[in-house]
Amino acid sequence: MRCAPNPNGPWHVGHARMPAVIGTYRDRYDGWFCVRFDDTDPETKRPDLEAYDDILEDLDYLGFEPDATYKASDRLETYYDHARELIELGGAYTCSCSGEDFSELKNSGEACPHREKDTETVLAEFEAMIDGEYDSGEMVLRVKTDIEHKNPALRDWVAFRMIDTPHPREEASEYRCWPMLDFQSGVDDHLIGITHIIRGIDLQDSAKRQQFVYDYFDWEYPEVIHWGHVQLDDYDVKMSTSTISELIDEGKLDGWDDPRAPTLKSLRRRGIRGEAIVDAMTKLGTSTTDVDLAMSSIYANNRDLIDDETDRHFLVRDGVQLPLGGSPPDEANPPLHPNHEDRGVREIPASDAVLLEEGDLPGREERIWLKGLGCFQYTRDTLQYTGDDIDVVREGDVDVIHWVPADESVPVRMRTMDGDVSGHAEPGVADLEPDEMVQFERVGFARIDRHDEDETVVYYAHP
RNA sequence: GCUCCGAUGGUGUAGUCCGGCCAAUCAUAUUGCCCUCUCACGGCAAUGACCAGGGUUCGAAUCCCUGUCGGAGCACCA
Repeated sequence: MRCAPNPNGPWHVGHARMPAVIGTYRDRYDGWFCVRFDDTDPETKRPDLEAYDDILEDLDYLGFEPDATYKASDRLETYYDHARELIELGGAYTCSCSGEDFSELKNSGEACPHREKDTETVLAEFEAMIDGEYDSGEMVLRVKTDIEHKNPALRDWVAFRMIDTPHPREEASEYRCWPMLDFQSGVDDHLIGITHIIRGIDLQDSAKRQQFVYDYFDWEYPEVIHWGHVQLDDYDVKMSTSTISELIDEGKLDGWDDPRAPTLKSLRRRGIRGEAIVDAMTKLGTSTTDVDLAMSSIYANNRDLIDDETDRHFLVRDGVQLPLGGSPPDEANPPLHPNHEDRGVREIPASDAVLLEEGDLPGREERIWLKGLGCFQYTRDTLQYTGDDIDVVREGDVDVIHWVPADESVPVRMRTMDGDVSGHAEPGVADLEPDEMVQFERVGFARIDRHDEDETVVYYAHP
């Protein structure tokens, strides 16, 4: 099987579907898959030189290593050879009609005058195309299919055209005569030995088009499945490489790993495992209808993977400070993980005042339970320690909330899909290594990104 | 306009090929209860779907027709 990306940028989440499915199938059935960069348009779909490695990196994040990697722009001579052979077989002709003229003829099912040229002329003109003797738009090589085919999309399609703009890859920069996707991909799939192809419904007609070439060469066409588009819920940003790229250029996103961007680099930075994405994608199946992927299903998968090993901590967002009174304990020791007491406890000093989230502020005379510390009653603008037993919580009389000490907490900037949130975390968070996952109790899972001088930056993953 | 394809709960999916075991599977989401120093995990339960109409048949999610809705192609893009 193959994954044939256009290297025009790092992958968005939707791109993960192909490797997820073919990679899973390969592993399950002892198969084989390659990545082939279909980079045969140096102009309209101009490849981004960094994207080749970006994509392989994204693939690695998802947990797959391709069995082989190709670049179509390395293989021009191969395509030329097959084109020559196709001409010899009478299956292609050079054509100098303008696009509009040909389109009109085609729509009325009429052949253009170039269709009946003799093989020698076609061969000579094709060589001239390869040598770059025509400018863009002057000459193309068409595959001779069936000019009266009932589906106009299949009638004598273009196999090669001239492009003046040099390819960005130095190795390919001298070529001016470039194959179209249907020719390049069709030839490559056979040569590489692809047995099964999955592609989007936008390429529904590709197999039918390529079948004409396969017939000339007497090749057998691989099994092919078409699937619909994937849409993601939860994002404001459209899942499109060009849209994301523009937003980055305009400064509206920080980069491909901005938490607001629906990219794999972003999910990775948020601490979501590639496996969680792969599982969600695989469960989508391969139906031809468009499907909506709920981010919550990726989150559910990820929670399954990380919940057990992720320690708990407190983070108070936009804290409001309240003084403590009544001689409470001077330190709280909640467990690192409620299901694993053996991992030990946290040490959170309780000083003269605490920070609470605004939504958790108690009403007058109301009691609250500061998790790990004890019961307090809000009296005269102070949280008075009441010394109540934990039973008041078990009986459901008192709400349990999280908190941090006012003077010994770690300033945190939490980056989320909806923008940055500032807050304060318990002291132990300063000692966590970058890349570690935490669960901020009653807030959600997050990945420690880095400790800057004045704040710790974390990326929010999911609830 | 021409040519293809598709339609099962909020979302995804199984079942459709070879009609009965489907008063429709599983997951996720939502809600409620249990557990718990109220997150998460775990346990239990509830809500919720065969696009519409005809036809064939003893029997239709499944086969046929029509309609509706949706998607795609008709590029010198991939």
